[in-house]
Amino acid sequence: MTEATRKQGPKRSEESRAAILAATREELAENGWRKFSVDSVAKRAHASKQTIYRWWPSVGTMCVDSGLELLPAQGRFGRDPVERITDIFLPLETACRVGQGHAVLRAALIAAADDQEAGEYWRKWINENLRTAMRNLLAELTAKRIVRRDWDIDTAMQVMLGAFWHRLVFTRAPIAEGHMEAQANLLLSVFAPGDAA
Amino acid sequence: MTEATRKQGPKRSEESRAAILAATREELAENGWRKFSVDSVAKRAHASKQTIYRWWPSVGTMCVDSGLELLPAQGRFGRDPVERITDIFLPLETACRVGQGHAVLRAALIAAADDQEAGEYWRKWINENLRTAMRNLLAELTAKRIVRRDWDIDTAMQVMLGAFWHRLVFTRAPIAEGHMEAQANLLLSVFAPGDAA
DNA sequence: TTAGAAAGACGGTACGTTCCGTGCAGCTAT
DNA sequence: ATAGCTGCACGGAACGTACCGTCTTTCTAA
Repeated sequence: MTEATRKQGPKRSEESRAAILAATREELAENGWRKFSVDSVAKRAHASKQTIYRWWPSVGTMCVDSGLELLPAQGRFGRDPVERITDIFLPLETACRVGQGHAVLRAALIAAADDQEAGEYWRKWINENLRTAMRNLLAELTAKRIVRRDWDIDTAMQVMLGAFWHRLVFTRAPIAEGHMEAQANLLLSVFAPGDAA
Repeated sequence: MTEATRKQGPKRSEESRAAILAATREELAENGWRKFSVDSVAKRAHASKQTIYRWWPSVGTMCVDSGLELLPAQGRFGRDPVERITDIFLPLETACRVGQGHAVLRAALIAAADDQEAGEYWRKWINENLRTAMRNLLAELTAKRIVRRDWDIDTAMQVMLGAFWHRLVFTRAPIAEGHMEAQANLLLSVFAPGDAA
């Protein structure tokens, strides 16, 4: 009684949440990050701004959230090293080729780059979903003598993601099918054991 | 006589132009792209907004302009392939380690990524100052059998710039001294002739 | 040669519009 | 009773444009 019962009232509306994130994607695709308007999102989603500000700590975080929803749960489970590396990063590649995915993802990443809070949120997602998976995989491949002992996780992430940012964000070029696989091949050659260089 | 003479009036004030670009850099470093305020720039630079809108087609273009001013004219002229590649891209690396260069350049690039017009302006600069130099150099190195015949200029730019964006824009990590040299080495190994892969 | 007209860049102020983030009312579901 | 929801309204800030009066440059005509 003193401070126990804290479970009254309705629960968060999943409908409203989904509508807001969908409207956010539309707005991002049409207007980008700087001209992104919260008022416009609220109108599109038939939602109150109060609801938006209640559930997301910042506008940038909401944009990142809306972008992350585009990333499909990974399906394939390859067996050889190239396939397994590719599997980790493939959702990014795939999302860019569906509907407005390219523009939405680009704008969401711009938000993450421009806004402090959104950036931390985005990097946290990257760490939990891609970076640790990558580190575990590389450790395993080290034991199997497929990659050299002195690999660096930051270098690995740079190789796998740098070219992706370059195309998606800066040149706005389409992400070709097989892009991540090509980067995975490059990474394995960089980390190949017994390299002369 | 009929429609020739069109050269009256005072010339553009170099003082004002420089003050505006300096104020733009301050504003970018402090507030980033989305919270960038033209009013604030005008106040800082003791300039009229009219002057800003007269000389720059968009706010984003002005931001890119202010960032480009940070890039030093290249000094070194190396002789071996790695040094020569490095020379082309070194201004970017150097600018990131001077004063607010890291934050300013990051925000300017975000502007270029978010704004259509600013993006075209930025890519034009890249093409004229980095891409063509790189293409010429690679052609020369091909003739000397230092790189294989089937190199692709886009791949080369990806290797040289992708990791740079990754660090500067997305992880906000410092750009280590020797970064571009390391990428140049990587590129030459990727383009090495007679590679098994 | 020189006075003045024309053109145009400048700082500054003001305007209507849009957006931001917050607050409040009223409804509804738990 | 509690708490999430929509919808409306608010003050403040920023946008992009339009003027104003001033000053500098260049062309033209006395």
